[in-house]
Amino acid sequence: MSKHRPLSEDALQLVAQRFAVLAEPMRLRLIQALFDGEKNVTELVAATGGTQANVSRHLQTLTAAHILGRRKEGLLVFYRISDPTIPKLCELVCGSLEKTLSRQVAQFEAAG
Amino acid sequence: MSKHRPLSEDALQLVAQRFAVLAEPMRLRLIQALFDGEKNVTELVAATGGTQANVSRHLQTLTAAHILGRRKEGLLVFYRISDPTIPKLCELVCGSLEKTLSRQVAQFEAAG
DNA sequence: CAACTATATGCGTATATGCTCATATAAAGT
DNA sequence: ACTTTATATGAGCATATACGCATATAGTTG
Repeated sequence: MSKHRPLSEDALQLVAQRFAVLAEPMRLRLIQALFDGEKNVTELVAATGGTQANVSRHLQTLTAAHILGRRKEGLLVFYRISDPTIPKLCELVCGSLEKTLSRQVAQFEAAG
Repeated sequence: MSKHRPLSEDALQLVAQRFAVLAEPMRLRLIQALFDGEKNVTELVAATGGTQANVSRHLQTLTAAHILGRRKEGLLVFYRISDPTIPKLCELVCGSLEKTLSRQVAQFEAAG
């Protein structure tokens, strides 16, 4: 995006949509729960504290966005992180947030 | 986020909020327009094709999120990208999308 | 086939937020 | 002081979407 020619309107829409998928705390919780390997829906319900219906919906959203992969095994459905850029993305955002926050703390202390 | 202990609920909220700021095409257009240096509001209105009111609002959102910085010079207000992780973030997402899309194209062609 | 378990989905509601129009503020020139 | 230009903001409307409840589907076991 930086050194390339400007993205088309369609491409911008896709990028925005992808960020939107990551803009829900429950979906981030699910992603976080899957960092240490695949889990089935019941396990994810337990790990996140959400309702089964809501977890199921969010898993669908994440799968449609090709962020998670799905594997059926009998009655169980296992989900896993299928997009390798997701951990890096989260790290980048977390790092940036930490810097911003610690700078704010420093300014607050300097002002007091 | 990956190798660290799970984020607190508050931290997840912050991360989600940050992704949400990036989940709007108009804001991405503004960021894109600022990749080659700072611009004032009127220039950004022209570059993005949005209304002045709407552009101003989005600039406020991006500034509040510490993604953009602001500099007043007489009547003009210049904005610039102040978070160095933003270009990397956009590149990551774009790269991931390209891979996903080209894989989909390949599958479509293999099926036909 | 009936009962049970795991997962998905239809529907209604509440909330958030992007957009537009009009107007307010701020800075500069006459 | 008045006008003009640049930017910000208040209010209202329209849309999107997250959540809860109930129910549907799929697969397994008796």
